[in-house]
Amino acid sequence: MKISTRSRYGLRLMFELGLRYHEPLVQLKVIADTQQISEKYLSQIIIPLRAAGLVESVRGSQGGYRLAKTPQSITVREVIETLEGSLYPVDCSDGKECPRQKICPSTSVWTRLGDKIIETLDAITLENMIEDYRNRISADLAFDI
Amino acid sequence: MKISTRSRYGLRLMFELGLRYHEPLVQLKVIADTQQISEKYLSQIIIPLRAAGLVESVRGSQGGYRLAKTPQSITVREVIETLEGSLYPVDCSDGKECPRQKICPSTSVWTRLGDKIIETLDAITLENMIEDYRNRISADLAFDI
DNA sequence: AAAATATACTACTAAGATGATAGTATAGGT
DNA sequence: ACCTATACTATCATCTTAGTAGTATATTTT
Repeated sequence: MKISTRSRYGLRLMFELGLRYHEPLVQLKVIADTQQISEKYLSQIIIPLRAAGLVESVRGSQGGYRLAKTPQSITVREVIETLEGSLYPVDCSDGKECPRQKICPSTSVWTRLGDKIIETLDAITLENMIEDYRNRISADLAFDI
Repeated sequence: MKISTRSRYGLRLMFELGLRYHEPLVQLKVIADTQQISEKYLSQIIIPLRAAGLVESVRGSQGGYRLAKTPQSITVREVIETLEGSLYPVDCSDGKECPRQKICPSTSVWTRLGDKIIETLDAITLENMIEDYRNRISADLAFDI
């Protein structure tokens, strides 16, 4: 029940694009540097995010990426589901057929859990993450004084 | 974010022990047959459940297993956490140290998610699963008539 | 037009986790 | 003694994961 590195990196990538939402375009190199993640790896991760309509790209010199929507309108759920696939913890609770379904004692457990996971991640937007981050940074500064 | 087969089998095993809570002892063979899981594999899975104090065993002829507590007092969380390890979706939200923790924008997301997962699974007992199962079985019978 | 820059795409690989299987040891009942 | 059932250890094939490498393509700058 661990989230893949791919998804974790992807969320940090999206967060970083959210932080820089006022900039017209951001290059992967910048994100790779500030988040300390391999640029090559990020370039793979961002492809499905682009395909899902969460990110826009511009190729060529002075190109880069930007969010396709506002940070308020992008939820963590969208990001993770794009990278991780279904968030239901077992495949059989996700619509797929299973011959034991009717008598299986666990199905409803996994369905309930999946629903909760989705509900929880749907309630957090990139903007929420950014606010939270800014609060923690300024609290930290205050503490240092 | 999938639950391992090990944990899924383990939950079905515990459910089956709960169903047969009135019996003095249940052999793995019986559970393996009704749940259609390799007995050898189950014998590996049950070891940590025993170590965690959820199951008691009796060796030798006419031996077997039984729940160490009532089905009402065993939660799905206990079972899954025993087999899966920490239910927090990333290791860094689970107390372990990470140099980026203070500035990491995702930590609170993963912590919130982990808390919800634990809360959800803690709210379901083996007894709940058994009730749910019995309801579905009788509803199914009624439908057949 | 050429060069530089940045994304797009495809292939590959090392390492680790996972889902088992097999065999032996040990304890307890008949 | 013998049978049965758990306890323990080792092994293994397969799959997933995290990451690297290289080439192609689009766009801007010079």
